[in-house]
Amino acid sequence: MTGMTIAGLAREGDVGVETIRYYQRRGLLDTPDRPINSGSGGGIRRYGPEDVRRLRFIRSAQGAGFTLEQIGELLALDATDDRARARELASERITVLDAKIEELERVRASLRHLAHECGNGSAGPCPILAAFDHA
Amino acid sequence: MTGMTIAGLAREGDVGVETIRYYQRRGLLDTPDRPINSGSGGGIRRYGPEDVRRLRFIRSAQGAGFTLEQIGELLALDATDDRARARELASERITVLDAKIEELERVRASLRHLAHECGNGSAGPCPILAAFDHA
DNA sequence: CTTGACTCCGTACTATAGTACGGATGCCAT
DNA sequence: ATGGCATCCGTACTATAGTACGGAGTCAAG
Repeated sequence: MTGMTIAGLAREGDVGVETIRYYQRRGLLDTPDRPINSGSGGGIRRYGPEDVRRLRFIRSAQGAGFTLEQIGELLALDATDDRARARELASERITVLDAKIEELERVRASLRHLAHECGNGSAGPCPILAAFDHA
Repeated sequence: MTGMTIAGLAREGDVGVETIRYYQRRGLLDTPDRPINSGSGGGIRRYGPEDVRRLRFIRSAQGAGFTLEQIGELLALDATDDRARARELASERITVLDAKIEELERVRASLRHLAHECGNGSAGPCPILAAFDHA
């Protein structure tokens, strides 16, 4: 009764059940033991808040552009005391994020320009390529 | 003599030759005719500044999170007069970009927090997961 | 007029991140 | 105790975006 099933966990993390299983195979989420039941074989695995937390972490980190491989390293690190490595990974990512954010902002400006140039009133084809010339 | 070869184009766009050929297959870059030469078969295709421009556009748009499929649509659009559709695509992307930029900024803040918490002086394991709890 | 680098082309392979399938089993409500 | 839905598990398939390979042809320099 304690904890949720894999479908519950999937719901909490807004992913599919198969994705959970995939993360387990990748070693990103652990696979709780199947409770011993009254027959042959095991029962149904149960998941708790810690699993939800890990899952959400994975999704956030993915949003930040970490690959699942890197996320695996971060999760492993969380269990150890290698703060130097943790800071290193974080700093690396911050640098990449700074560049990425800048890039996205530049592109956004280009798109705004495009959407404007391309307003109902103006004539000729929308200068789509031109809109990116300085992006 | 006019124009560069595929390797030159690749250099201009900072991609590999095979990537150019891949984009050609996808219909994102055109494949200039092979000049008729003095034997059987054709000569070597030549590329000009317009190709460079298109290629750079593709890379920028990719950076903005467009898929190659969407980029294909943008390029097709550039040749037509469907400004409504062009604006629509641009607006859609701007919305997505706004969200993405916000997300990246949130994650960056988390990482900064993490890097700080995880400074040389402090004790215990770095709270990597915790750092993302509000991301 | 040969050599060596580059091009052309089709086909096959890779990495990443899932998604789908299907049979066996488990669990809960009726 | 049984019907039906969910879980479990291995395996296979998909999409996206390339990357690699190998043989044949081309071209410029020596």
